[in-house]
Amino acid sequence: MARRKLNAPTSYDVARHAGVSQAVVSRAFQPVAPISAEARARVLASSSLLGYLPNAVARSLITKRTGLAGVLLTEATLRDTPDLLIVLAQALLAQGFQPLLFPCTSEGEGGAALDKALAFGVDGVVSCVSLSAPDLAKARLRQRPVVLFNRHSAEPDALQVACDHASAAALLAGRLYAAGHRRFAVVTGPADAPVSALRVGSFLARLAQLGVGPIQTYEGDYHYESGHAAAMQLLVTPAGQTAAQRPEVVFCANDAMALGVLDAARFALMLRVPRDVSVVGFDDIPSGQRPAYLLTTVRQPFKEMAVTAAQLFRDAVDDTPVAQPRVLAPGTLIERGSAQLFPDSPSP
Amino acid sequence: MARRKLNAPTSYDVARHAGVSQAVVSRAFQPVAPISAEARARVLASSSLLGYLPNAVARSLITKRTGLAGVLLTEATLRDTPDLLIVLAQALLAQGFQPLLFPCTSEGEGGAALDKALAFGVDGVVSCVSLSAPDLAKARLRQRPVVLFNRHSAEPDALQVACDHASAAALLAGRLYAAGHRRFAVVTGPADAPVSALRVGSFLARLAQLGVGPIQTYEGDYHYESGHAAAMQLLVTPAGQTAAQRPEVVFCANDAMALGVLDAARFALMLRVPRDVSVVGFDDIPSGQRPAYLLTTVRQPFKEMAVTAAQLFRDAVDDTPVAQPRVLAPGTLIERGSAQLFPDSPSP
DNA sequence: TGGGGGATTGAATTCGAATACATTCAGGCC
DNA sequence: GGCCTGAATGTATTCGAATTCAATCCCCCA
Repeated sequence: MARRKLNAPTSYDVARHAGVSQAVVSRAFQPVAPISAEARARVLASSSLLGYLPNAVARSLITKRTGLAGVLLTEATLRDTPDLLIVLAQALLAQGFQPLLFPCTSEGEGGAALDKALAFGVDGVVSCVSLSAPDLAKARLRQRPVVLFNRHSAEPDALQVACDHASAAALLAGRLYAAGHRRFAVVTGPADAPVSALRVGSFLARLAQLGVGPIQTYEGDYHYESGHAAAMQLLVTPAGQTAAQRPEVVFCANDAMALGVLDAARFALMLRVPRDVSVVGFDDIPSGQRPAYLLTTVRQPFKEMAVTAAQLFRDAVDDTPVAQPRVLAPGTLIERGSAQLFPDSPSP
Repeated sequence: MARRKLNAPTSYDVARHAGVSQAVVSRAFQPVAPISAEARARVLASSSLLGYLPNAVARSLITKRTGLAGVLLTEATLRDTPDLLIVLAQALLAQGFQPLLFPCTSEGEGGAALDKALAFGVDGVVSCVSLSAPDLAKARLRQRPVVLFNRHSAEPDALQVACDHASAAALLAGRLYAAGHRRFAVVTGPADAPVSALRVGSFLARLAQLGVGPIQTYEGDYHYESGHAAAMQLLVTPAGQTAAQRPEVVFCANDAMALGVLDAARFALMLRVPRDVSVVGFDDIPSGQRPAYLLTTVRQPFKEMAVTAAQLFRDAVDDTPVAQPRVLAPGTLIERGSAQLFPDSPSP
């Protein structure tokens, strides 16, 4: 590797200019250190004059801290819920960590991304993708805490912050059933997406509990287009079949797909929503809130979850014992216009 | 700062285990280095056995490379065009750089973010926020290249990749005029947003050239809500005023606001789009493409721009001379349903 | 069989800041 | 005035991998 020379001034340059030792320069940049106010002022003056910035790399070598937080997330998460990254980044910054992004194409890349993050010397990782027990062990070996965000691990002391997808999905199923719906369809996320499994699994379990028969399922990929495709398959009324066979409710594992279902139902299949079919999503993304959609959905409290995750992260990095290593945030059912949650006419 | 001890194995541990010197361990991890295949194999075996990963911090101290690319962007950009971050991150990764995120609340925080990035030892910066000449000088002093993304600098050798906002906006203005429109309104971005200034400035300049009189302007903040608010002010028809005074066209500095205008026009003001009013945006975000909106807009070729920016970045970091330090990518007018670009009836 | 030369190897040094430890200094007190 | 105390400073070392340079080693050919 070719050695590059840089003209960035070092602490020795500043020391010479300010007429002190290198140690004093170092101390001038720490909030609390044995140094006189006068010396600190001289050092800081020389520093800004020379354009000196402490070299974080050299500092990290000795302090064993980089101030970096590895953030692992799938591109689907990034695309569909950009707000999550925003609030997570803000929360980490507020705790003094710079987010280093490791985008993953699929859920299975978590291990590789974790390795990369560890090699970069991150102080810890916030993972919005699944990690295996061996992965977590690897991080533990290096004493790098991992906070799982909307992901689960069986490790007893794993740090995790998640939305209570299961309860919210079960509640939703109950509310839809209570409104008189009996014919359900479900659009899942990718097979390897744990969050989709939780939401859909709990939704179906509750319906089974209520005695609702076999339910059509379509495996989507979390994206709008797959929701659209799902609707075109689930909601068409083939010749010789009556509308009475059509699902009354389509539950989608996330909002992006629910919007696809909505558009397909309205603009391609000419169905009235929620009169002909109810559509429900999960996440509460901004587009669903707008008058063009008014999607009924379950809101994940991303902001609170992110703040909690960042606090857990900081405590773990600081070796502060954490009171509650696992936090479950409740999802909130948001009733807009895309679903009949109460019967408005007796079922046919 | 308390010193933390870590049990991560070092190159010396591996060297001892493999029965070689530390130098050989180091060489085993470089793609091309004077080392026998046999020695490399032994080192790699010992490494994986001990769970050794080269310490990137120590490596960076001597190589002067961190493999980090600072990415500066505003939260508005992140929220409204998350795809940009995705393609930019992918492009940087493809060039071997890990994106380190510096979210900025406002356009004015660019300088501070750059300082932070430099202190972290990034190999360079891709900035989607404005940077002043002194900021750029600071980066140059440290030999850290800066690629401006959709931002401009007068520095003759500045690296920049941008969409040709001005040409596209002028073209759009011409097409709208040719369609017979004479009453225009504009929703701008925040006053300090250079991209908004380019788009709006060029749009208005072209209209002025065509002799179109004074044009109503509303200063938005790039967000959906401000587009909605803008429409409520620009498009209401107060008592005693006829619809003939209402703008025929609302041009928005970005798509997010255009969607707000669309929703307000349709659902709050009960206007038909594009019959009563044409709405045009800029960016081509995914929601605008959907049947619920079908927004006429100008597409920025983010993917190509990101790839170009990442190549410029890599070349600059490697000190490879770049053929074309300034790249202007053309914007494409995408005609969907939200604007009348051709007269469908003689103007009243 | 004795070199010559390319391929490997290892010892020592380097990067830049933080810190343990030794030293100096000023002030207060007896 | 001498001594003690605490603050401030300086010196020397440390972190871990990359690299320089001198020292081997091995193979091949004369």
